[in-house]
Amino acid sequence: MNERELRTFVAIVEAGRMDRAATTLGYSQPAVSYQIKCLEQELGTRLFLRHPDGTELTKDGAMVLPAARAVLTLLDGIKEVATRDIRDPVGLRVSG
Amino acid sequence: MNERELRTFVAIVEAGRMDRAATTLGYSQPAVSYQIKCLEQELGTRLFLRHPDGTELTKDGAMVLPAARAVLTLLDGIKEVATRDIRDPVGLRVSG
DNA sequence: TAAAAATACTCCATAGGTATTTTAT
DNA sequence: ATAAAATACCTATGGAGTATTTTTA
Repeated sequence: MNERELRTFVAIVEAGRMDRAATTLGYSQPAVSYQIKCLEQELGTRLFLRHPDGTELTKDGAMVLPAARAVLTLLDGIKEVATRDIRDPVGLRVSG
Repeated sequence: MNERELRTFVAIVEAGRMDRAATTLGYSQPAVSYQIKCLEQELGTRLFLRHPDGTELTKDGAMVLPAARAVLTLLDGIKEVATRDIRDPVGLRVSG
């Protein structure tokens, strides 16, 4: 499980289809299929049902979705650390 | 940024040294050094000050720490999805 | 000067793309 | 029959280890 897979998972939910999510994210369709396959294997469950006209969240997928979104929001927050104006790089001893 | 790097980051904070964190995590010392290098490069900031007797969190590092821990907790929660007793895999249409 | 961290290097597994096949209604 | 998803295959890069050098108080 990693950020890429979680972003792809959320994008598929929003697009309702893997191929459109792939386009949105700048991946090929098989790359997205592979990412979800990996994620589903790691979690040991199916996140989507596959239909001829797209994808449908499973119950487990619906359970994962809010946590996935929360993780991505937190990661975005972490990435903003460097953006902030830090002019005092003094250390803060925590352990050792 | 990925789960591995964040777990390593937290482990270093807790150990106060990279080499000991490496042992704890089952990595070599250079692997841990490399992970933190990658993380610091992605964030564009130093997370640790390097001392002859170990590491010290920077201000930015201290800002990242709680979010990193929160991410790891959420990821652990996501991984528990499959552990739960789900006997009704009926889909829940969300979009599309 | 000594312990911790960084670098150099090599190797393999992961993850991407393109082409193709399979699935599901 | 047709549109979406999965698989096969190849390739490149990321990330690991071992050996070594560099750093810093």
